[in-house]
Amino acid sequence: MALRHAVLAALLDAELSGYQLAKSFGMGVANFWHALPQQLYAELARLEKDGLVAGREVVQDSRPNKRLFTVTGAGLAELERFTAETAKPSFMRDDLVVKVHSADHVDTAPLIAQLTERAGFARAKAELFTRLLEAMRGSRTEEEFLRRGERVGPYLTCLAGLAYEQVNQQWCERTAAVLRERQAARADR
Amino acid sequence: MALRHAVLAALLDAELSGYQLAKSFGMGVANFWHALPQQLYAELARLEKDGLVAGREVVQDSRPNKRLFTVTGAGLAELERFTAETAKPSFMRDDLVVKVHSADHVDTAPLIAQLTERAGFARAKAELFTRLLEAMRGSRTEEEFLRRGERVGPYLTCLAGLAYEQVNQQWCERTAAVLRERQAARADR
DNA sequence: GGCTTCATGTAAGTGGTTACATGATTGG
DNA sequence: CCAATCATGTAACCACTTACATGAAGCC
Repeated sequence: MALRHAVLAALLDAELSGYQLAKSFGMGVANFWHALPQQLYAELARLEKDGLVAGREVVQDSRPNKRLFTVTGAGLAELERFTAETAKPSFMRDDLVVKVHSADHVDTAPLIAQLTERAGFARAKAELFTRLLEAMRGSRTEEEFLRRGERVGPYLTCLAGLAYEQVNQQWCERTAAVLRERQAARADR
Repeated sequence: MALRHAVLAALLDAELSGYQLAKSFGMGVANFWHALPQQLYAELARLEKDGLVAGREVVQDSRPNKRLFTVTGAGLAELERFTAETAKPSFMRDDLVVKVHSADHVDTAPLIAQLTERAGFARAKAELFTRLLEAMRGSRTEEEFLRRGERVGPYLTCLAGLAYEQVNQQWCERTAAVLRERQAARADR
């Protein structure tokens, strides 16, 4: 039950619809959790039923109507409770890493391609995060913003996303380079 | 269906029992995937039924008997197929990051404690990985080993684990420091 | 006239976690 | 003598993914 809290945390900064949440969580700004639209609609329904969020219908013309959600008092209390609870360790689970583990026993050409592609995605995400951070801190320096800004939570999670994507990119590039070099050396013999 | 391939990849280097696999995957050397013992026993049964691994009974006295597993030809072919298949993106999903996102709205004391604890674990894991890498490359330099070593897959995945734990540690420490400082500043007013 | 965006879901399936069960041996 | 290690599982539950469904408006 962690998606619940991710949704609550996302709704702290803005009143959003399921569709808008889906965009953040699906990719793009999803710097702290990932989820598909179906999951979000289902979770919002459950949260509303439990009184942790409140939805209000917004009528639009030339667009389908939508429901915007806000965190209730009970919702904030639930987040508070969750945050205090001891965190379970998080684990790395990545197909690509499994593939690299068996690199010496299989054809490396498609692996190199996947590593290169992944490096590109990571780089794009890192750039996006860099811009988001700039937007959040405005004219202030990072130090200054983190000391006196009113809302640093999203900034700190964005820093986590940035660091994560940067090492991801570096590792993918280096691994691809190593495998390429070994492939070339094999071809020589 | 990714645990399958993680198990196959782990069995490339050694003939292991479910129990031994469980130790690697549960923590410690689990530098490339995480799984609980129950999952592994179930997965090994499925893999054997499908002919991707072969088990042999080893009778022991003064210890319960065990079954050691090896990858079959079909298993290797399956790994080959899996490695060539285009990889899906991997996503960050971490309770602690969700908690930090809502840091401005909740009591930060327990959060700081969790971040500090997590930093400690990350540091311990990073040190373990450093030692594993040294053991794998022996007297060679990293450059040299990656160029001419016979088995670099596990080395590369261990490098991924090391980088991951290092940024994890740094982020946790910095985030804890930021939250501590803000807590102190609030107490002053 | 067809593709993307807005907007919201249902249903079936797979994969992972939590809880529980058993039993012998070694080490402090 | 009590805890940890070796060794293997079953059962129930929860979370996430894949596939499918619907419909109007705007954009090239």
